[in-house]
Amino acid sequence: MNIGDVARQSGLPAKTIRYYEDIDLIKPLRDSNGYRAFRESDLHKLTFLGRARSLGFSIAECRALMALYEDQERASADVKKIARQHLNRIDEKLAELKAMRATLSDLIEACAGDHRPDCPILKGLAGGKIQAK
Amino acid sequence: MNIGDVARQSGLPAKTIRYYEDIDLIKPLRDSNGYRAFRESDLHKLTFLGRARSLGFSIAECRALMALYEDQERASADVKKIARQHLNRIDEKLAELKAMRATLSDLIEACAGDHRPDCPILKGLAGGKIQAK
DNA sequence: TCTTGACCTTCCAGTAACCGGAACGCCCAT
DNA sequence: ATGGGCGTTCCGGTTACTGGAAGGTCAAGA
Repeated sequence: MNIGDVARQSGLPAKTIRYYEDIDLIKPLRDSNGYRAFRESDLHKLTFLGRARSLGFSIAECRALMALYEDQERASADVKKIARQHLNRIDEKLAELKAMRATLSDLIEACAGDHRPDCPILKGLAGGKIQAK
Repeated sequence: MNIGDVARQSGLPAKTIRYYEDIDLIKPLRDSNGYRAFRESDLHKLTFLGRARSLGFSIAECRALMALYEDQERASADVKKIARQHLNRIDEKLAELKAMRATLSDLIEACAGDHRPDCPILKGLAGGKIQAK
């Protein structure tokens, strides 16, 4: 398989696949013409990587997950630990975004949004308190 | 005021303040010794920037907000528009994170997390379905 | 056979928003 | 004068790619 084939099948851009080779996440063979020659196992790994990335795992975590994926002797506890840590970070990020959202939507609420220059959003950002409408 | 003073008062790292000058968000004066000389207005702008950034506005948006902040003739509608766009992006990000969280927590649920190699998390990432416990 | 177009290759640069550190200058107090 | 705590610039690194240039390869059609 050439890179275009695995790109289509894995859903990853060719650029990304080359990058993953660059950072040693995959090690495809090479044809005599210099083209990358992907095995089924490479495609499986790329699919795995794509899914892990889409769940927000970092490249470093993907590397660790891949190692466990390849290790038939792994303990599922090790995988679960990584996943739990990631879940915690997702929860933190969610809390942060919710707080942002709340503040921002209060500011927006309070702003008339018309031709006049008076603007509670700018006041809020400048340090003032949010005024009730 | 020197950079340390405004850093303390604005809550921004000195590095960040230098960076903001670099990208022309602020234009502090200079003392004869080469030190940056910050006016009150610079401090206000930095505070404004710090708050806007903490609400997740991008630098580009901050630049636009700053321009409106400085423009006494602005229409609050222009500010509100930027804020609403940002709110939409926050909502999209929230939806995405919630979806990630749901999938990931299902996988974690299904995983025994013990010494055995069998792992629904790895299976899920490899493309398999998530098994019920 | 030549050419066209779709592939593929490498390498370089840029993205966002900074952070860390080196190497150096300035200022004030002891 | 010397030490510590400021300040300065500049360079490189971070994350995970993406875009583009310049060029090689391959198969099909005229």
